[in-house]
Amino acid sequence: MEETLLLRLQKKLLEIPKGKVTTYIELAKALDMPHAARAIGTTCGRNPEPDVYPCFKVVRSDGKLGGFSAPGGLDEKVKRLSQEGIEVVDGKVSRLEECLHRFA
DNA sequence: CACGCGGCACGCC
DNA sequence: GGGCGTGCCGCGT
Repeated sequence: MEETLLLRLQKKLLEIPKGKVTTYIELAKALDMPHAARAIGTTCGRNPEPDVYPCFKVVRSDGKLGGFSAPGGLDEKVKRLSQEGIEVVDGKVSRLEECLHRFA
């Protein structure tokens, strides 16, 4: 099955429970590409439907949000994360360790 | 402790 | 088929 990275990424995004986030590294590892975190970011940016696939729930390994190509920009990303109950301060997720979802 | 640069894997032109 | 860009990461200054 030649599923695109985007498709597999979307599946993983849907596995993230509400109120949780994940990092590009975790996704990369979950997709057997532990060194391709950058590609994950690029793919998220190319995500055609960020409302269906919560690419905004993906943050950097250091807790920072990184960026957000969807309409509204980074501010919109912060809003959505806040809606999930995730506290975002100064462009980064506080309590990341508690909100971070890991793909077994 | 904070900032800056290079490298890396993957997608698209 | 080759090259560039990227929502990044890690290490060096």
